[in-house]
Amino acid sequence: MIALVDGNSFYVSCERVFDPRLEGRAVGVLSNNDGCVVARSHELKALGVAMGAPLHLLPPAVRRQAVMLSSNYALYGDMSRRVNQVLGEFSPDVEPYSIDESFVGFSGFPEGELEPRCRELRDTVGRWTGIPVGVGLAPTRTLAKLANRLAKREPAFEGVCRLDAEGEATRRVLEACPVDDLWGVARRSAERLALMGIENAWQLREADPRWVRSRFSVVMERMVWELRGRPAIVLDDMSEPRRRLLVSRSFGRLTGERHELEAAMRQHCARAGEKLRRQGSLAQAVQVFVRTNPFLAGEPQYRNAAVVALPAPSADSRELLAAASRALAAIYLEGYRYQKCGVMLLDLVDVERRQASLLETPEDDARRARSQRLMAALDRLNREMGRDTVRFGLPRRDNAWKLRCERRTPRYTTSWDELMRVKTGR
DNA sequence: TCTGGGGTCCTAGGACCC
DNA sequence: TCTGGGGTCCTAGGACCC
Repeated sequence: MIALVDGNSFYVSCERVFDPRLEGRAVGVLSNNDGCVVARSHELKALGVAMGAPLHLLPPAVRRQAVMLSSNYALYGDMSRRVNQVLGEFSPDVEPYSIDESFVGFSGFPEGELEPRCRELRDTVGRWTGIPVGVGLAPTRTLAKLANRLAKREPAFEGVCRLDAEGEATRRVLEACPVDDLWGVARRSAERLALMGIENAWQLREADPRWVRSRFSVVMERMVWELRGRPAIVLDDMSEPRRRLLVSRSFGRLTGERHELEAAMRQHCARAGEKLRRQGSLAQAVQVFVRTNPFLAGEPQYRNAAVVALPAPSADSRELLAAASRALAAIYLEGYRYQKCGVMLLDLVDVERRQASLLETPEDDARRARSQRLMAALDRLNREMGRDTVRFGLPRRDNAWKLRCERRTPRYTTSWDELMRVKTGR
């Protein structure tokens, strides 16, 4: 059996731990740039605010009542780590799946103890971290996801719901579950399934797996097995290094200026380089993309991307930057108001498994060693003295790409400075 | 004035090889 | 009238997740 443990309105719950005045109020947390609502307290949901709703399109009445906060990822990431630490007290097999949910494996535990154990787990997480969680217990991840939804939705479960593979109760639950409520089935697939008369999870479970595979894909076939209680989904190990890496931001305001796009690109490159070195990888190619604001229907639209291969796998920000500059030059056009720019590092390989070139000379080795020392020094300065202590190119005032985040709360658990400001009321 | 950011996996189809 | 058969590798794009 496997449990899915999921924080209720996770970002909102993190904020409430440190500001109890938010308790009982309609609270939302916004995406970067204060653009969309990405987390909602249940009071905010009750006001009819949808996930992903743009802030500026919310009805004025809602905006007056609700507390809207900028996102504070340093805080949420740290709280997430604490929750997982508690989960580790209950099973050696904890797989973080996202910032607010983890799978906890219970194979080998006596069947009868599982539900009480999950209740104790839930209580302990709540007591030790302040975060309320829901627990779904089932033989497969797909069923555990479903059980988790029930645990949160039906008060009678008191936050913990077990769903077995067989039995009348399971059948009733699956019949009441539209296919697009399943983990991994969204609008497109649901539409196609509906055309074939499959509208709820029970109908999908009863379909012939081979037929499903031939009409859809191996992904949908796995869904059938999972619904029948046979595990078919393996998660990739979150501790493995990423295979690609993206840094992108929307601009605080639109801009057509080439130098502003270049400044943003440099910033993203530097950040991407840091992430790359932190996970011990080298990139073999760099992609840059730009686009206008697709929501402005009346404006001329443009989006494009270019990839530039690096001469050799590298984690040197200067080399990433040189490649990214060429990519940007290849796609930049005058006459558009750009909304977003991003840098993606591709074909990442482990630094330890770097393939040496036949043409390498001792000078190449020496140059690589110097590059590594320089980047290590750069990362340390920026880590210890604060972001952007050392940077590429000159900063400008009033950057278009500067983020709006006007309502961020203090980083209570990771910044002494900000915590002290709370205490002294400054 | 104003609509996020960061990932993964799978498939189809083209290029290429013998 | 008529132009093989079987592979691999790569990429772009779709779909999905949180």
